[in-house]
Amino acid sequence: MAAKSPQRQPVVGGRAAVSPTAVREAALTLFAERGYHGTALSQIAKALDIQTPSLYNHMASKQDLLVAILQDTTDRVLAEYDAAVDGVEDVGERLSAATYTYALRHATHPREAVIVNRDATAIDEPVRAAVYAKRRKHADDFRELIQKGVESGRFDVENATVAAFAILEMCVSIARWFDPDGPVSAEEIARQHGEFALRIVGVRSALSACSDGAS
Amino acid sequence: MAAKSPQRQPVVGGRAAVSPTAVREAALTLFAERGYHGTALSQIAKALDIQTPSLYNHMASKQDLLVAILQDTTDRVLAEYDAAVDGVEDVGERLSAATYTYALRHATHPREAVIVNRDATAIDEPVRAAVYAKRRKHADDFRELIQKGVESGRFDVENATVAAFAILEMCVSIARWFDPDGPVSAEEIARQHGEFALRIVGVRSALSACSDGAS
DNA sequence: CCTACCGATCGGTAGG
DNA sequence: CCTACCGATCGGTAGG
Repeated sequence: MAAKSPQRQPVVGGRAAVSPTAVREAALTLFAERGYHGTALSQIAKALDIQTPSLYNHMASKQDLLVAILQDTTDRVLAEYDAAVDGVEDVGERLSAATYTYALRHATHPREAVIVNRDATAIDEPVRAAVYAKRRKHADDFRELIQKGVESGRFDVENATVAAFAILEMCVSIARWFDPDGPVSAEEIARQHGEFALRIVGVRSALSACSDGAS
Repeated sequence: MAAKSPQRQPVVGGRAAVSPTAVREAALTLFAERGYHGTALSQIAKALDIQTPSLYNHMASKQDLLVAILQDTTDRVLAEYDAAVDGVEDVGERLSAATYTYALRHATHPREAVIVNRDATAIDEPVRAAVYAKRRKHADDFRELIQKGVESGRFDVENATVAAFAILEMCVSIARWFDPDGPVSAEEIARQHGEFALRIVGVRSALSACSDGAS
């Protein structure tokens, strides 16, 4: 009965303590569920079984909580992209790896993804502009990757920008429908999306190869 | 200076009048921009150049405004799907037509789409359950369509549910990035997404046909 | 970590 | 369509 919520860390002496991490964890869940403006600090406090003013021992403000989530998430997305394509030369493999990584992140971190995509408009300038710039950078990297594949004749799409958005956004949406307790694993979902990406850009995979391959 | 906003309809005598349609139009824009919880009725009133209480001459409540938008939109999506596939027998053509229609809606009605996808959690029961049921119906229709294509050997995907989500959600996202004043028309975007859908399910199109492909 | 409390703003009503 | 006004709740502070 002492530890009513998993966010509370039991401490010697039977008392429980709330940490900045626990506050952020509760905020992630509630912001993702009801949105930033739809979540009251009193609800976060209730989830942690403390009073609202006590939250200020672990955070600067509600806005700061959101900013930290958005900045961390966008930073990680860019870092994971770089790590995924690092050293990979084949443009098809680069697209496949970048898509796999992006899809996997959305399957394993759905709350962060939902918040970034819904509540980025709720943060104040100049942070908002910085977050948008990072998201644009990621989309541009994808677009340029596809454009390279088109120019080298490996990919076949009418418009690299449209194809990039289609691929990116089908990955983003995983955060909204994927069930980690369902029959398909996060890795399997990510793999299939890597395959979808190749199909969208017109790369013949082993699965659906023609007899004479691509021209 | 008498007509400060496009939502105001000029009336004989130099006076302006606000209508239920104008209120809804302003709500569509603001809800899409800042979210339902992030929009105050005072902001909607300001956009219409009236005082907040005057809004109640044209609507029942803020919640009612959202409910009307969500119900109308989900109803239209289902009706458009039925109309798109009606009489079309070939399973590839059915998928292409259903995707084209869904994509076109999101390119031409981005505000409605953004609100449905972000603020459906903000409506009270039992309406919320009804809206979710309609969205599920549409997704199920898509999934069954793809499943039929797989069973008949026309489509080649590992998991019809995953493919259905990927196709649907890349269309939904159009509402978030498409610029109607950009170089590509809504119809062209929709056409390309119809093509992407066929590629995702492994159908060889005219564009990327093998030697034995169609014209 | 708490109680007590703040000004601001929210959606909505009364009454014309 | 307006002014005047309501109770509720918001994020946040004071002070221990």
